[in-house]
Amino acid sequence: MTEQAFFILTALVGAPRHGYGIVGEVAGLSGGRVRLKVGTLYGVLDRLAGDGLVELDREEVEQGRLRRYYRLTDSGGAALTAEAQRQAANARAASDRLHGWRPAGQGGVS
Amino acid sequence: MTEQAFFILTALVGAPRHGYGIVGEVAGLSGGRVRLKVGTLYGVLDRLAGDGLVELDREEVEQGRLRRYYRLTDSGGAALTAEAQRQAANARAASDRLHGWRPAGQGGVS
DNA sequence: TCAAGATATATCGGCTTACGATATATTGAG
DNA sequence: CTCAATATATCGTAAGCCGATATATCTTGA
Repeated sequence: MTEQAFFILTALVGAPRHGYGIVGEVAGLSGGRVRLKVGTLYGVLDRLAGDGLVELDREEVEQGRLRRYYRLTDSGGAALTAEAQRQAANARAASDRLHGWRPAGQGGVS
Repeated sequence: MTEQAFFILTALVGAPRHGYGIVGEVAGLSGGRVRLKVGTLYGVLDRLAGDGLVELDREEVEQGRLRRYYRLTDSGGAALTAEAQRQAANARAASDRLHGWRPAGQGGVS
């Protein structure tokens, strides 16, 4: 799973959101690091819908502008949970190695 | 940074390794989940070298077979540290949201 | 001696994916 | 009327992973 897909799923946890709203939500929960481009957003959204991880919740017309809301499916929630655990494990594997590394270590582990 | 690059950098922490040895090391520290293909390995390795994250350590000829050892640079270590922290933060952001979520899903809990 | 498998590096084409640019449409500010 | 913001949608390009393939040596086994 790509980072963009990961954050889009995360943004949909708890409440359905529409495309443009997802962009802002992702920017917020990533601390501003991930700035989703619209060209990326709809492509990822379609792919996630095709995989059954998200689905169309409803369509609203607010002030003449169409808003298409997407919702996280049970399958999507499970996939996100698994992905979060996988990334946590990866990060920990790297951190353990980095912290356990003794430069030019002639001594043992104390 | 891709997951493959992340694991290759992690495999090089502590000791230089040669290409084929990296494949085995990555498989081990990822719990068997990441099986690096040779077609991927050398492409990623060249890219990491081009970015200054790894560099050639030495070349050995053991039993007629060439072994090209790569070493993690200071820049590579810093990049890996930052990436590990980033992934840990991403995983936590998703987990926090998921734990606060009531999985009543389509039932409409509000 | 010959064949097969493991080790080891290298390259190519195909496929998926992210991104920037662009298009369309409405509302509100100037 | 023009400009900016909101909002969805599509296209071409570039990047990156993967499977397949090629080359070469050593070991195992019939």
